[in-house]
Parts: sequence; structure tokens; C-alpha cells
Amino acid sequence: MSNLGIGQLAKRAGVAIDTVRYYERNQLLAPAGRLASGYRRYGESELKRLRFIRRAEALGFTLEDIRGPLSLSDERNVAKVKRAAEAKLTDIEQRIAELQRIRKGLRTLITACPGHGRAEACPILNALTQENPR
Amino acid sequence: MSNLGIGQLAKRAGVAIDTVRYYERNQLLAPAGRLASGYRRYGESELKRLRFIRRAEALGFTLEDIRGPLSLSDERNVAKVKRAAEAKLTDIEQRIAELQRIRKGLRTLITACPGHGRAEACPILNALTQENPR
DNA sequence: CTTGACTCTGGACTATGGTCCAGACTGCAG
DNA sequence: CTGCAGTCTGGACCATAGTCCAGAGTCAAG
Repeated sequence: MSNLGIGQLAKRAGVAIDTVRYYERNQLLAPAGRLASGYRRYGESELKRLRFIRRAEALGFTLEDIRGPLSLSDERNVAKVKRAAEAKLTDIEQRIAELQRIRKGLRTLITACPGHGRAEACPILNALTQENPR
Repeated sequence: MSNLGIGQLAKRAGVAIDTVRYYERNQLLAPAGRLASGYRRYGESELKRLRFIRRAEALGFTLEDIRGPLSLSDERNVAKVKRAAEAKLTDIEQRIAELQRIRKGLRTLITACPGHGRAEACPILNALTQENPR
């Protein structure tokens, strides 16, 4: 271990090989060391970084966030990381609120719709069709 | 009214001209009638359809949903429309649940993070870095 | 008839996060 | 040494929902 080809690294991190190269191209991963042949070589630190990225994604961070506030060089900057997490939380809360608004609308319409009969009796169609849907 | 150019139609429906043409290209709108010059002409029904599409989008339907279950030919099929609305509700609820899971994780980490000091004392960084984050 | 606004077309481009491909080269086991 | 698996590169492509552009043609007011 700790001297991995790109295939082994990808497998251990649970990502595709192309994803590793994509991350390198997009500065999420530092350029890998190379063998004389040009083959990339990785150690434990790259594996950790890759797992770091995956966990950050699972917390709702975009790759752009990870490139920026959560970048390699900032992994030790606690204050910046906390601010990034707070900003992301605000963002997530707004998305939840928006989806809840949509859910409420759908629930209201579904409850009121008999599921058969004339289109004019279907509140879903009416809501979509009328000038002032409610 | 009821004999509109694409510009008037777009303005009344509150969308961009390019969006109207995009919808036509993608079968969300039937091919428009044409003048001898090739200019598209629209009436009230197209305006209604366009507004229908916009409202459906606001309820979380994708253009693919609108092309399918909410297509022009199905606007009168109450049972199908209700099923589509129910499926969309389920979808929205799953997205909400996922975001709530993420929100919970972020809140826990933010609350526990002092916002300064050693990186090792920052639960956000620990969660992202460690093998078994919690 | 001129002028400016409107419209036409096909195709390129945006952001996001990758995925896939061809053609060439390398590493390693037998 | 052969052969197969692994890797290299640059670039094309996916979905989503449009947006923008150039170059050409058209409509309507004055």
C-alpha cells in the first residue's frame, strides 16, 4: 500500500479512474507524481484527499466549494471551513423550503382530485390551466 | 389578440423567444402555424399551453414529465395526471428527506466546531478526513 | 422606399459532474 | 517473448433547460 496505480487508488476510494483524472484536471487533486513511463503514482495522502472529497460531496458541497473553501491548502483553516459549512447549511435550508412549498402545492391538488371524471373537475388540471390557479 | 407573433406570445407568457422555439423543437408545444414568410403565428391555445408548462415547472415537473404524463394529448386524462402528480410528490419527498439528512449532518458539525484553534479540534474537518466520520 | 424592429435557421455555448473513446504505450506473468 | 491488463492523452459526449449568435429575410411606420 501507499504506492498505488490510478486503478488501485480509484478502487480503494470507490470512484472511477476517469473521476480521479477529472479531479486532477480540475484542481481538486494535486497533480500526481509520475513514473518514468508517465504512469501516475499515489500514496496514502491522495487516498485520504479523495475520501475527503467524497464525504464533502455527501454533505452537499459542490466540487466548486471543495476547490475553494475546502481546498487542500485550507484543510487546516478551521474558521474558513466553519463559514463554508454555515453557508452550505443556509443553502440547503433554502432548497428544503422551496421543495416543501412545492410539496404543499402537490398535496393540496392530489387530495382534491377525484382521479376520474371530467377534466374540469380535476384541480390539478385546473391549477395548471387556469389564469389564477390556487 | 389571438393572432400573435412569437415575440408577443413569449412576452405574454413570460418566457424568452428562444424558449418558445426550444419548446417547439422538443415537442412541448405543437409546431406553430406559419405565415407565407415562415413567421410563426399563435393564438390563445398556445398561450394557455405555455402557461400550463410554466405552472407545471413551478410544481416541480421536469420538461420530460410535461412531454409525457402531462402531454398535450393527455391534458384531459384525469387518472393519468393524478398518477403523475403522486409520482412527483414521492420524488419531491425523497429529495426533501435527503436534504434533511444533509442538513442534520451539517448542523451537528457546525454546532460542535469552535471555529478556531487546531484543525484536529474541528469536527467538520475530522468528519471529512477520518475513516469513520460521525 | 427606407429604416428599424422582428423573425428565421442551424449550430455553438453555458453549468455540473462526470463518462467514454481511440490509438498508443507500459507492466508483468508465464 | 508473448499477451493481456493497465495506463496514457485529448477530445467527444451525456442530461437539463435553456441562451446566444451570425447572417439572411420580413414587416410596418413614416
